[in-house]
Amino acid sequence: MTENETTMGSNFITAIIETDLQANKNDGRLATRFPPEPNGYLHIGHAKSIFLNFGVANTYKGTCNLRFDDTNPSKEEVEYVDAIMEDVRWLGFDWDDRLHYASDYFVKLYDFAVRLIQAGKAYVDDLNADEIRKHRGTLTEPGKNSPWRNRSIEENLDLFQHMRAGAFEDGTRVLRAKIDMAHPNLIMRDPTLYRIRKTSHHRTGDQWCIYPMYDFTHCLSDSIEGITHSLCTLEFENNRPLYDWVLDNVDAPCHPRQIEFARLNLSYTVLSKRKLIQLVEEGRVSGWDDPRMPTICGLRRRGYPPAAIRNFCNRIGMAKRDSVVDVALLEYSVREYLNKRAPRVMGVLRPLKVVIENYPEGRVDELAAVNNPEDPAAGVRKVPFSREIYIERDDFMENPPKKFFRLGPGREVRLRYAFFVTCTDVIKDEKTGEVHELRCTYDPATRGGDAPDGRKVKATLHWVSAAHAVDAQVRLYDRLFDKANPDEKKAGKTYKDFINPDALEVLCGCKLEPCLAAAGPDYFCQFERMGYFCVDSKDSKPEALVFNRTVTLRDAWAKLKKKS
RNA sequence: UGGGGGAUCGUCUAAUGGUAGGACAGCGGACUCUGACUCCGCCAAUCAAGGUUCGAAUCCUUGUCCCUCAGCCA
Repeated sequence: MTENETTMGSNFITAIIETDLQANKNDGRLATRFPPEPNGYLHIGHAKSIFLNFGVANTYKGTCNLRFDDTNPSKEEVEYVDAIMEDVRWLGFDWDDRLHYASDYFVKLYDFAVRLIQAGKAYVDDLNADEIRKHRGTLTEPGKNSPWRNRSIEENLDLFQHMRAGAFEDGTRVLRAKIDMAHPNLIMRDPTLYRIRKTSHHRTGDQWCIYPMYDFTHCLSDSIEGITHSLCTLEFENNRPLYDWVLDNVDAPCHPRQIEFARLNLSYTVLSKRKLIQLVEEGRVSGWDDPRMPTICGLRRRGYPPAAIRNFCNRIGMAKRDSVVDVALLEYSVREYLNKRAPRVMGVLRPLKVVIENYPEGRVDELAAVNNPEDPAAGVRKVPFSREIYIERDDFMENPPKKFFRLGPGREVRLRYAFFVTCTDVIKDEKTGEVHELRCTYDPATRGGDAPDGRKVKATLHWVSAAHAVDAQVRLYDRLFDKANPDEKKAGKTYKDFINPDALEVLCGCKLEPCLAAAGPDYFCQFERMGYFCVDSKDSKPEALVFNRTVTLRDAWAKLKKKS
């Protein structure tokens, strides 16, 4: 792990691991794996699993493999494989040479299946999917045996070989485990092990037309790789008896222990693959990497640092109960990290022109500004000041309410690192009444931002010199949904009805400090008093800068305004 | 309603028979050339009822509620 201040916090899984390690199980070895199916992009929920698996391996000097669970050729693509590897790496984890694919085990898996048949524990079923479902029974009624359940081992072997050879069409036959059609756990009612799929696979091409199912593949892949602790989410709890059954009934190299934990849910967010795909396909976002998306690539483009995501994963902990983590905790983690590292610059997002009437025309002051008050090593820069500047529209009110400390007619405020200025006149559009310029005077004695006479001012404003400003487009991002639980079933509404129309606001003609002219793809900073921003990795050009708002600063004033 | 799981401040999570703790959120204050940061304080929980025990979130009994499983998806 790089740049990580955190060690894995303790939880029920680390407790199990420590017990196993102390008991010298698996010769004191720890091996985990992160097993994504390459049929979509990784999201913050996967980050929790990645953090767990790699994190636990790191803290207990074990190993963590990356394994693609690619047993369904009709859903999986290389595009996803590449994206997943990029995302895991970006999150700060490394699998060294331990990159695996379940498809690499197809031959071994086939042999295991043959041995299962030879042991009389698997059979080829001629029932179709519909018939199998009807034989399965229900939650409360037992299932019925398939008429093909008692074929001879020889016939099963022959049929299975023919399945592999392509003698049968898709859906006409499957290989099933012979367990118990009356088992109270439906998963155990003769689960399907292999199905026929005459589809090319992204890695094995047309070598196979039968593909193993998850329950058969996963446990054996774990075993082949010598995994000691197989960590997965709660919905696989029902599958654990089958995981164990398969390993107990073939000559498996080892028997990993499966442990289930609760998947991550986040407020104001959806994390189901299906819904994320819909958002992309219906054009409700610009793509998988839209900065509003909870995907890893979306968060990356939004400017969320990987270390902040890791810290978040550590903070949310690990347990078995269903839970919904407040997205505010994620945002807190991002701010916490960025506060320490983001250089401070001034950027005026909604410019209001200010003319300093007693400041000489043509004159430019170079003022020293601190780059990062949290990091003295970041040093100081020069910022040009001149007669015409821009300030934030929200920093001026003609009729300020009680708690508004900023600029108003006749009021004096500080321009950060520059001078005290007093508003002397408000110039408005005659027709609309909209304020479009302010006239101020400045006090030359306050150069740098302090008054020699000790007088105080209630506000400090950020500003940019008009003549020196760099123009940019700024994209203000916010939560994608405006409802804490977008999945709440109510009055026929769906999560799509709760998409936040204000999750993206595009601002053009923003005025930035001249030092930002050279901001490249990986640049991030704090626009003082506005939030943390980063250069958009896709759309920003040197001559047309685009910034994304990563997250706002905490804003006590906004909170006050909201209350009244 | 069969099986498998789970219930601790608003949220997330600790405490494994011995003071229910932390974080986020919220509220209040201090500080401040960012209404930021930081610091301090406050608010606030063991699903319920019985039982065992000197002592129970923890052990037992009964009940309640929530999640999950009837893909040839993973």
